[in-house]
Amino acid sequence: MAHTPRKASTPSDPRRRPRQTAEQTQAEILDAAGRRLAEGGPDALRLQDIARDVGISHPTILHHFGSREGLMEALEKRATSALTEEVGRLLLSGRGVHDEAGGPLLESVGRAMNEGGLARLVAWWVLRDPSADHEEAGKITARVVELIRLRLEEEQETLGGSAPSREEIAFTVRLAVLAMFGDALIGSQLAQVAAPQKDAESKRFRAWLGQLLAAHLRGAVTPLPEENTGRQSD
Amino acid sequence: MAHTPRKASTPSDPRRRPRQTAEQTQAEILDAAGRRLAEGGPDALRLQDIARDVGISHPTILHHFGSREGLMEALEKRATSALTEEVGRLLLSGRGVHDEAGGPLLESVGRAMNEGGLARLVAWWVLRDPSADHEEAGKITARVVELIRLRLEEEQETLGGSAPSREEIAFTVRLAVLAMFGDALIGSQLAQVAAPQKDAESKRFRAWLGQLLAAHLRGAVTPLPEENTGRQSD
DNA sequence: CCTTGAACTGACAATACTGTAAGTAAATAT
DNA sequence: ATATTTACTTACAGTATTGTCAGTTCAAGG
Repeated sequence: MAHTPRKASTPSDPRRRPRQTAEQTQAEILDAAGRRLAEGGPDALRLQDIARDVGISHPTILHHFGSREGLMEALEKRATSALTEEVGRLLLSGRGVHDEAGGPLLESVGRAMNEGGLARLVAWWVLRDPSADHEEAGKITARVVELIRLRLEEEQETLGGSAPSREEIAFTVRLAVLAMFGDALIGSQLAQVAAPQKDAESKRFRAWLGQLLAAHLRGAVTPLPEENTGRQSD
Repeated sequence: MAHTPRKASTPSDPRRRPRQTAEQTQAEILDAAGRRLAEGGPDALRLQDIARDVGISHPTILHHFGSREGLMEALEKRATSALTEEVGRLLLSGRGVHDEAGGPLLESVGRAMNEGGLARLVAWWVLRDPSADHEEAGKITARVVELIRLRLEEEQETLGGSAPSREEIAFTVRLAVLAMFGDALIGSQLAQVAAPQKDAESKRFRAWLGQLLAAHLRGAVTPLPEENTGRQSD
């Protein structure tokens, strides 16, 4: 129980980090944590390592985020809100949703998943706690679905043709997200080409996917039969 | 420094586990480890917990697998070879590849990913060591691609029409695998329905995907332009 | 029967990690 | 100018986890 109070360790230490604003330090911590997570996986997310990267002592992290868990939550929040913003921007910034293979949007999500390390972050999060609800993801996709639906209806008025059902669009968007997510995690394991070409291969795959999805939404909609998918008891 | 040898702890303890064959015990350990991994994520993979599940002491696990790492490798090996076998069986067992929405194959992979916990295992493995090569995955997909190609050529001879290129098939298979993988991990987060219906939703999604892919392979092939995908310098 | 090997165990070593306590110095408010 | 808040530090507590050790029981082979 003891804990003899000791003399102050270093009364005026020049090695002490020049005091920063809380925001600044927190951003640096999150950056370092994100890098560690992207490179080394969940096991590499040690407070002491992150602290060393930033050049602070590890209790400083606890000071800012309360606990390791708090740090992880902050990490997730920052990553998802960054993606949300980007997707929102792309959707509002005009076209690019369904023409030209849905290119920009797909590319942007793909980049966030890959280079941004979002896929690894989300995967890690889901692994840690399977029952946790990531409502942000649902919200984003719902928004994308709705916006695509509106656009397709516009297009339909101009060009004629029948707009796909909302379920059709939802499934298509879901497929796109799953593909980008999966590709970021294990795409390189599936590609049948040598290592130096893998980047190009990935890009080509994305382009192909974009075309496939766009073509599907625009025309070749094969409706699902209205089966009762098993027990719909309650 | 020491370690005074002490008297044998329990000279004839009735609680001692009746001796099993190594194979038996190892299988039990792997089962328990798999369950822990699927339910609680990587952090739940503690030697002591697994030991308690099985009803042994934790050094026994080390005795059988050498180290925690060894246990993980054994886990992965078992899971992937199980999937390899099942896919092989399905592919050879006759049709089911491209007719009826590629149903059985897609369902089987989906089940392995979901209930079998394969997706979580692979994800966790990839997160831990991003540079690790999972060559098994590449081999399986290559095999699937080749078999589908053969079948499509057969069908083409009978029905006419043009068979898709190998790249086309490879991308399609890749998409299917990525979708199943991603769906197992985050599908439930993306679905826009209430919790009790999520199972049905997932199944419907798989059916939809199967139809989409089959339709694509069979007819509506939109060829990618022969663009140089960026730097193809070397 | 006796020896050898292997399945299995309890106790312990070593280490590593998160979180707390107590204190210092710089900025901000009064 | 003084008081207060807060960014930041060192030292330490507490605990959990993997791995080692020496020993026991059981089975199989000579």
